[in-house]
Amino acid sequence: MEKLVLIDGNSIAYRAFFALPPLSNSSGLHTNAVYGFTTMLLRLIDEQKPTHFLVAFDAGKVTFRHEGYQEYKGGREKTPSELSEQFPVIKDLLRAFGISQYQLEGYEADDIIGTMTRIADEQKKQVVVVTGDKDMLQLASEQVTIALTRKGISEVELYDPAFIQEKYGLTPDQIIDLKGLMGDTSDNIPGIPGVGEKTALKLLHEYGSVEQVLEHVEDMKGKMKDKIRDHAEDARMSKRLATIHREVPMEADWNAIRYEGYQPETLSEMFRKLEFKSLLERLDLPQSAPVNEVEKEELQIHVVGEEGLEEFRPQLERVTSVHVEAYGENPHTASLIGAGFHTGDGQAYYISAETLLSGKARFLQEWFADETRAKTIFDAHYAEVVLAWKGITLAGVGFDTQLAAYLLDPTETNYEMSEQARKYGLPAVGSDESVYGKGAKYRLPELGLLAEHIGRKAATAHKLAEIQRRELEKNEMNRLFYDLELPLSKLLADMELKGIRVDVEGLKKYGEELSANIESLQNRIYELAGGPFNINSPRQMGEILFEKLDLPVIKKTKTGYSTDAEVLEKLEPYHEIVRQILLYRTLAKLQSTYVEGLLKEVRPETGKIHTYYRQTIAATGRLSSQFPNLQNIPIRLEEGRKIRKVFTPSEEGWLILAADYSQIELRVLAHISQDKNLMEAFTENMDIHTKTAMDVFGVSESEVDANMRRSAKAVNFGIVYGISEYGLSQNLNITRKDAGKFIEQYFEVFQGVRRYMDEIVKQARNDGYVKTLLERRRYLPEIKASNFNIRSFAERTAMNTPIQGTAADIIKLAMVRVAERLRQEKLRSRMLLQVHDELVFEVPEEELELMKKLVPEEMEKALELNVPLKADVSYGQNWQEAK
DNA sequence: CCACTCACG
DNA sequence: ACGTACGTGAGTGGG
Repeated sequence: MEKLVLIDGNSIAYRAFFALPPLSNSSGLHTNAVYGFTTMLLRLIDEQKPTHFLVAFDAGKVTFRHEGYQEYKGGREKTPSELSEQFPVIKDLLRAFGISQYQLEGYEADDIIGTMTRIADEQKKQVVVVTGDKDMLQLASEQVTIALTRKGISEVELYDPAFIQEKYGLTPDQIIDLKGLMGDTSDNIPGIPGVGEKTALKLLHEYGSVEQVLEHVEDMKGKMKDKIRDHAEDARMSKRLATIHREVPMEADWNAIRYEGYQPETLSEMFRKLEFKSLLERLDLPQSAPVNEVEKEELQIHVVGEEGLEEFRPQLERVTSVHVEAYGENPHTASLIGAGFHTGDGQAYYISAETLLSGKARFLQEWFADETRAKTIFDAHYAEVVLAWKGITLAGVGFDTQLAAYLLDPTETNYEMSEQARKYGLPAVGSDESVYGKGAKYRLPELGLLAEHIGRKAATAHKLAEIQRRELEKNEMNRLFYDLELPLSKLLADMELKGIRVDVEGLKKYGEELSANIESLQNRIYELAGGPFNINSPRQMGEILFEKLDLPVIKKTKTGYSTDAEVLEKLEPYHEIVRQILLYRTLAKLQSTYVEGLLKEVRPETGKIHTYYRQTIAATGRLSSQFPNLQNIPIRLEEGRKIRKVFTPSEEGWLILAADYSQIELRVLAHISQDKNLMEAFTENMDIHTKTAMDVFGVSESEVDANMRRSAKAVNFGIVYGISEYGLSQNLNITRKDAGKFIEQYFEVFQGVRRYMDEIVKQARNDGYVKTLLERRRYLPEIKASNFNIRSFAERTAMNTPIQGTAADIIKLAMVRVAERLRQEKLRSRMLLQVHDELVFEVPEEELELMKKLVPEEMEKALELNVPLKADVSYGQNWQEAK
């Protein structure tokens, strides 16, 4: 038996959206309506076993109903963007299911469904109409059953004419009269005021229809009589509006809407994109397509040895993407494995490191270095560094798929090609771990598998780039990507490759000093503790302090007593040992992390350290630094600051020059919040913390004491981090209530800042993301979490990310511009380090005067804000002196 | 491999 | 009632 299932697409999407909690996939796309829709489809297919299937959608804002009644559906809330963005996805989903869909300009889904059911009635076909809209009951007939959703969408109730009779005492036709009398607030259909469902049913049971009710109005009495008489025309119009149009000019081709079932592969691809993991399992499919099958269909992989290079050579012309594979997290020490080349026609070529580096591959090495040959690549920065250590230059990178993936979602923790392929539904790529194993078990697989893996990565890079180009365009990130991040990745690689010189002898000497001090401290601590223990073990220290010495427990960790600096500072008055431990910790940290840690990273041949800046880690857009981290070299304490002495120029007679932005984050905040007071502070070039203290405490400049300034400074930090009473109270060691008072007073004076904080959180809730001045995005799906902590965290992130992120944008812009000036003016000075708001250079003495001007100048004009940017410059024989 | 601690902006 | 300040990386201990 043939059976048609007709779905009211808009109605079900709305129901699903409001019935389900917010869901989103890792790219920030909301998916709750899609999810609800999907479960509904799966259930209908299972339970109804349709032979024909059609989903109807509304089209166009104005329908024929508006012609007689402008206010139709007026007063309705605008569809939330979280829902409207899901409509295109639902349409894709239907295509993946193989279910037909239909919409017609100027008509609503009801009318399309009305027309289909009329045809079905005439042809005696069975139909089930699925909707959340009671009006549709008017379509019920012997052939047509209406499935109305109940409580959200998890259940439906089936209405045939008999059931409607039983429930309302009405025929399906009379449903229209019911609405004519009672109206419908959601569609802004008036009906008769004061007539609700109860009255309307009573009237219809007595008279049968709107027309009959109006005709017999004189038989009635009291208020009811007046109301009906006064609103007779409203009732007639309401009935017209509620009547589903059943003659839509559409080709109702019964065969075109035949439903043949879905292709599990197509559907699973869709589910993977949407990250519907539970539904994927329900489909009972392998989690990824078998690799071999895909290979045969889509990609042929060739291994090119030295003898094959000449034959491969002409193919280079057609290379669309290249992948450089190496082993090791640190590109400065990684070993090159080989490279894959994809040529766009389903061919990929694998060339091993040995072959790449051979004399016969000169043409290939030149190709890598050729700036005019645009290359698409995954992680150009890593590749450039790895290749450079092998003597190969990489230039002409036109697209970087890892960098693009980061911009499209900077919170992702794994940009591996296998993940990206899965995310975009591309043919599967094996994960590195599955191919190589990990840790001590790392092994190169046999040549065939290796070539397969690397060739596939090259091909995937090309396909990914095609998708990502469009996404970047859509997000208005072209400038950010092509003019900032991509040039920066090259610049970073070049900075790292040059490295920074370290005075190894000086560092060792300092280490010896430390060792002596640490040893005497250790002895003193053992003495005070009454015996030796491992001071580096928080657990053992906890036993000593809180059990043996019986000091008060201030704070606990998941696993035991907390012994961090904050706790120890509170314990200082109780026992002499505490001070010694604090001192020990400071020195031990310096010794292990900074003396020994740095010494391990110095290349003995050159006496230089090559850090690795990572451009795809920090969710705010900042850089991070690894192997070693040169962005956390001590400075706050005098003892630690000495470490900076060992960072020196690499050439005789050169100097270290450092320039840092003054209060860049608060200046950015002044700009984006447009707060008058904050802007004024910076245009007048005032000390911002003093100014804040003056305003918050209502005192004159001379009355601001050190304590007031310290509090104001903490409030300013708090503001940038996304203020909370609790956080500020912790920081200032005051009560929550007092912290609350500070914050309130702050907002009283900086009202523009308060407005910004409110707005940005609202914006994050609406859009699902926040962005920086350069359109860098960060998705915050958790802003809608019901858990207070999770939601609050997202709210603070919403406040902080545009500030920290814009500051990151600005210094990145400055780096690109300074590098450009150095090149243009053929200067020998070199950019060495970036520490979030600071740039460090080594400069020949004769360039010092020029650089002292050039660097802060470029930093200050990197981006024009409505407050000035300020950069201070200093220099000296080493990094400590350049302060 | 995780928890803890601590260095930086 | 909830119990965190934002963003990172590295060393050490202990299961």
